Amino acid sequence: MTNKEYADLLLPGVEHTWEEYEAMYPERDLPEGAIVTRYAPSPTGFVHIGALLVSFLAGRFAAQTNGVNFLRIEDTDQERSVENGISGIINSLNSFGITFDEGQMSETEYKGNYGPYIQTERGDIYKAYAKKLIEEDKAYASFLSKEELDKIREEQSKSKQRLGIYGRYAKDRNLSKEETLERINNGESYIIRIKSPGSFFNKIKVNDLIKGTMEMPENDIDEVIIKSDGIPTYHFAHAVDDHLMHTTHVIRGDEWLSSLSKHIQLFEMLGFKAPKYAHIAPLTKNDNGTIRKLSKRKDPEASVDYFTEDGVPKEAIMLYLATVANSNFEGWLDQNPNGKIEDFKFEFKKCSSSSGSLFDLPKLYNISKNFISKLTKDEVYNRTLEYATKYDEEFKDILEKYPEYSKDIFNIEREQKKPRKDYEKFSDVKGQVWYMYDELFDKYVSEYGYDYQSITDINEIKNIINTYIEKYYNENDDKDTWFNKVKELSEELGYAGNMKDYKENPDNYKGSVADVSTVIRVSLTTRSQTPDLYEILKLLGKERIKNRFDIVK
RNA sequence: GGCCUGUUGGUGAAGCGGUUAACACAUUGCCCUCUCAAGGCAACAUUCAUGGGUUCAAGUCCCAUACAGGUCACCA
Repeated sequence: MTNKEYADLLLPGVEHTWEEYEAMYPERDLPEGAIVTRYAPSPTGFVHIGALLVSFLAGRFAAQTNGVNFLRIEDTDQERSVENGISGIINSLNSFGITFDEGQMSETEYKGNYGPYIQTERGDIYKAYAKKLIEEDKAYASFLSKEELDKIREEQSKSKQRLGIYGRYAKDRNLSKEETLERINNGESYIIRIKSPGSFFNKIKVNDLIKGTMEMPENDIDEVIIKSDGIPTYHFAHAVDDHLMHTTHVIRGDEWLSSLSKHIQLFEMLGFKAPKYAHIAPLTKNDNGTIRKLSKRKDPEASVDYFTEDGVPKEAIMLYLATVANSNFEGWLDQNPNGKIEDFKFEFKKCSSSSGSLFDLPKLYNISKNFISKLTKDEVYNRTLEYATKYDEEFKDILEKYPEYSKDIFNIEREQKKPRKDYEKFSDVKGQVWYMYDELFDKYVSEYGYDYQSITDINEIKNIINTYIEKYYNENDDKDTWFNKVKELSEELGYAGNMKDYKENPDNYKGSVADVSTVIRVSLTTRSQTPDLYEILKLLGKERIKNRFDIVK
């Protein structure tokens, strides 16, 4: 019996030979230095913030070199796959501006000449290559049952040995063809493992674009390549797919680093040229003193949806990720305030080679705040409305009822060289402006109460607002006139009209303009901290100012 | 436990044998003809996990220790 016939018996019903597949996936015709890379998620429907970082970087590296970034779905774990998981991932990534040149485009369609891009649709291909290994005596059928494996593991950990199927534990490795076939004919279930040619005592040098060259032991474990359901393992699918799809750079999370020797060995055994690797450090969090990787299960902020719900603009998230990806990005953005992320050249060498970066929420918010401050009033309006439509019906109704008025509010201190930065996220907006809308003012005024500062005597407060509205207020005043009048008002009532005078001789006055303005401010808005008072007065208008003063009185 | 990686201020970090150890966020203080926001200025690591070594010179190179993270499936 030839090796070929033998391989056919172990993996029957395979349509094409590996040689045929080689011909079906020719070299790509790309410029020198073009990076071909991919994002290869499992279809769980959930996009982890770290995964967003990796897919973003992959896309940038491909685009920067006029290369290709494709999306491949790694659904070889049947149990974990989720219904509509593929479109969930695609939509989520798309919403962050991440698109693919090639690969799966929706649940059912793909674009590109190297498909299919869903691993479960490539079953025949993996088997063809597994057969190649069997023919070459580099892989074998293993009959080890779950129970036997557990026993081996237990024995190994008890005697403090390395875990895994290697050396004497690789029981079926030297079974003859005849024995193997006999057991198959008896209906025993089996999987295909490689015959690892490596030795644990040999060190190999592996190179990573980010971490540099490191040494690790050769893989000597007879890794599974085809599972009992006929589906390949991740490792094998990775080698076959990235070879056939002509991936030049594998950019992935650094949890894969420890499998690198395995992967390199697999490429060698298959006779493939190995791609270059870049392992991205994980995003971590400090959980009561212990630093660990952001976890899907434990940390809500691990999901990109968390920030969308929180009202953080997606652009801000991408800016944050860019600063995490390359530490010189932030400085570049400082130099190029209007620069787009796409104009920045990312480098592998500038990626963090440490074992993780703490996910820095205050920093994210700071970036977000700066981003929102640069938007126009229309953009703030539209995006706040978009947010409110999903998460705050009351505010949505208000925004829709007063579009122009709302934009005027958002425009306070916006169109200036250094715009006001008081919204960290769209969910902050309502809390900052509610008092500008009568409906919300009436509803929340009692709940929040008036935040008077130094002047709390109600008679004095009445005195100030009465004098102001009767003697000084004029809705047609420009800003300078208005402020001069507030000064006059202050002086008339025994307050310093000028801060300097007050600071020099505080004892000569009851207080200062600041105190008087605060009374006006709080009486109108309930709050001691608001944007420019003059603008607020203008937007409120005479009638509403009077009404709000009346409420106080 | 084995293997791999890492350890610079509250946080993210720059640094690649000779620098006053960048920068950003945060914090604190001061300033800025109304508050806040913004802005300006200033403070914040006598020291780069610890201990040895190499060198005229070390955060930077080497070795050990400690600590942290990752990984060791018919999961990816």
